Amino acid sequence: MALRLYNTLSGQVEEFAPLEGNRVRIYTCGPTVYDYGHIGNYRTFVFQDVLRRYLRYRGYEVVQVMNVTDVDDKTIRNAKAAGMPLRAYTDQFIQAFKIDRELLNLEPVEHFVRATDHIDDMVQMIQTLEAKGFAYRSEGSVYFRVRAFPDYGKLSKINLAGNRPGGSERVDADEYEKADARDFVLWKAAREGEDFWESPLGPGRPGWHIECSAMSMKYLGVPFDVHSGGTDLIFPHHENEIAQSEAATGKPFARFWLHAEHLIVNGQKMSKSLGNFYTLRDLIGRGYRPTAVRYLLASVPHRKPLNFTFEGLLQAQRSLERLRNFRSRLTMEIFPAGHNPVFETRASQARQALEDALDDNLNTAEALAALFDLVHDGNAAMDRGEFREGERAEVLDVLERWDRIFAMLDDADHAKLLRFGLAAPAGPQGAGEDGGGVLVAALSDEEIEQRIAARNSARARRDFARADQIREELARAGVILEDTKAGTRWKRK
RNA sequence: GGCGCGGUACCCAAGUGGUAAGGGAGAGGUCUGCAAAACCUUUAUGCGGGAGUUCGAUUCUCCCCCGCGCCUCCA
Repeated sequence: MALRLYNTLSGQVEEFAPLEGNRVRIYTCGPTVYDYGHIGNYRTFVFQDVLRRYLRYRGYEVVQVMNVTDVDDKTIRNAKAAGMPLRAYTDQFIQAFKIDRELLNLEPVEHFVRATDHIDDMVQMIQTLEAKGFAYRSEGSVYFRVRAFPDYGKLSKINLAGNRPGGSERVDADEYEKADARDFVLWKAAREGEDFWESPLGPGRPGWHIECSAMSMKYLGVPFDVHSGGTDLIFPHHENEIAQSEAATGKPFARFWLHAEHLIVNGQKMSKSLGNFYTLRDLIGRGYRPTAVRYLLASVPHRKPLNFTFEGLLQAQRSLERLRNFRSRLTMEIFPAGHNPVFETRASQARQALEDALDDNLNTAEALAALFDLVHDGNAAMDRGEFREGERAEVLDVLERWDRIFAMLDDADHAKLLRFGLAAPAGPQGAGEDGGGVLVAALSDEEIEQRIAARNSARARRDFARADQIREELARAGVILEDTKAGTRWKRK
């Protein structure tokens, strides 16, 4: 089966293949760094990560560009309020974003680029648009003339008749300067007290959309394969990108447009303006683990709204725990040699189901189900004593293949949080506010192993009081023990 | 008003023109020194409502109800 993806541009699921050989060129709209990202933002980034990981899994080479918008009204406003230069102000949130990406196991992208490092590229593109008659100047700013681009609206399917100007009650402050209400700004005239760049266009700063056009073309060329972001970017952002890019080059801009539905909280989209948002740090502070957040965000297919609740996050954490327990059991337990003919084909079936699910427009929910089915059958076979050594490697291989895409089986949460100074101190009762995984000041692995050895010698003496005492102490330190036939295994809560 | 997403069990959430995946939670049981983990059994004659097409619809068509998003700050 081939990978099929829903393309907003065509409104249909289409078979995907890159334009040039084995190389997939992707542009993804990144964050505006005026504050910490919230998990609604990260839903989209996790989706993009699953996409690139699956493409790589399928053997493609991926070249992904992610932009950082480090100049706009909000970054300027907040930097000013903080009394910091714009660059220094946005630096801190870029840094925070990079940490969040690492906590969420988002693979590094090939080109992580800042808008303010590409002012010249944008200016050149605007000049091209001017030369071709797609742009005009007004009161020191430069605008794109939408009327000059007949294809305008092909992505968002907006039409003038049904479109209600101001239907969202959003008002464009610059509207009076434009020849047509639909026109959008390419270059904003410098304003008193705001950051600006000198340019042949006059002093000013880039409009919102131009950075993505300029940077995608610079690093990927046109047309490139995939462009993606949240659904709220379809209009006007992506529509405008298409207009200015195709007007400037005369070529198609991007082939596949992929959009992630929103994360919903209490029935509403999570957003900073509504104030109903949680940052990754908020959730960590409440005792949830970054990989549980990744699980939750990845578990719902990207075209469905994802309803965020703390209960859901807790469920995600427990579900992930089940997968980790299974891998741990599969790795540690001793099985009789040979093969079980009944189980022999089970791993390859699971692998096929996993790939079929992801081929189907990245149906992560089904991919998860495929893995859980295998986990269940594997556990059941082990319990019945029917699992054989000959199947171990194959089943592990399926888990590892799954994890190349989902990237959450390894538990590096504690190590990372310690490294980034985000670990919460151990609570007195050793439990998180919501009963989730509490993040504790870690005992080292060696210390834990020593305690376990002490407990096991107590158990050998049948001194269960002592054994339970040690287990209890470890539990308070966030370490859970499990006694198995193959010995005692432990994990961090 | 235009365009789009959704309404499936206590919660999260797949899915198909042929009689409802998976996970979490709950209940009972097995195993265990006790736990934990795991396993077994169990929890939707039902998929927002109505009509239609069909041998058969949760799945197709039409109408309606409800929630959400975008319609120039938004992932």
